[in-house]
Amino acid sequence: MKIASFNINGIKARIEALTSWLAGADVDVVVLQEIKSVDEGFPRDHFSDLGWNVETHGQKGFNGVAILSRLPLEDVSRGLPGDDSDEQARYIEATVMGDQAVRLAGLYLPNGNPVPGPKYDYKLAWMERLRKRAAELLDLEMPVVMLGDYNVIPEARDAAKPEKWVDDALFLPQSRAALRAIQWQGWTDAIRIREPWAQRGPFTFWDYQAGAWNRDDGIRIDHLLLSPQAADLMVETGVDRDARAGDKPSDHVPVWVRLAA
DNA sequence: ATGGTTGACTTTCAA
Repeated sequence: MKIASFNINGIKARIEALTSWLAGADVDVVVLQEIKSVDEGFPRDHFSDLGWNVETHGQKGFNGVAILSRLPLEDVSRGLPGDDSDEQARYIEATVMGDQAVRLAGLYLPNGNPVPGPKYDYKLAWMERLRKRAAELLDLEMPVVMLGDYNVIPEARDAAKPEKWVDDALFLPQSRAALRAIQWQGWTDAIRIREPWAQRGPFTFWDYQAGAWNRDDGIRIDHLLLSPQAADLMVETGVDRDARAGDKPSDHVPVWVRLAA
């Protein structure tokens, strides 16, 4: 089972680039972030006609997550538990029915800028809710993949120019500590362990501004965290960097893992 | 220090 995450930065603007990537990526299931669409505005028929099961959790204008799957999805749940007053659409879970059942949590973690301020407070509160949900997912003792746009640069080597990010919500010590607190529950960072000795990168996001892509001025903020039962099934992982060079690209590229499931 | 770009949606915010 090949599982991917892709922040598409607007489904309406990205329908062609996403469709083209899906045609060549050989993925069984992909979680999407920043669909920037309400559920009714998502081009569901376009993807279901191509053989995808479609589950969305959208909102008007911003945020929004979705799952496209060639395999059946069961027990879909929308929204991150822990705050009934939170109306931002950033989290969706489902169980993918492959040779083995795999629980997926697709997430779009708050950006948190500017710092300080209510947006950063919201980011840290959201991460604490995610930590609690992640512990529950580990208690399932089944293959779980928690993946998406985490909006956190884990380490200095995950940025081309870490000095640019020292005051940014994506790289502040509190943000990185909150991510580590989740990882240390027992999650495996699939992209990092592919080349644990890497001095720099791989990157998953390049800003549209200031020629960041052409200068390879990127950061790694899209992550796949695997429960121990999922990590035991991992056979391959990667970053589809070429997607950033296509026509009308998103500012993020897909990240993926293949499980023997 | 500033600026640079894109998307959704109206004119400005979010990233």
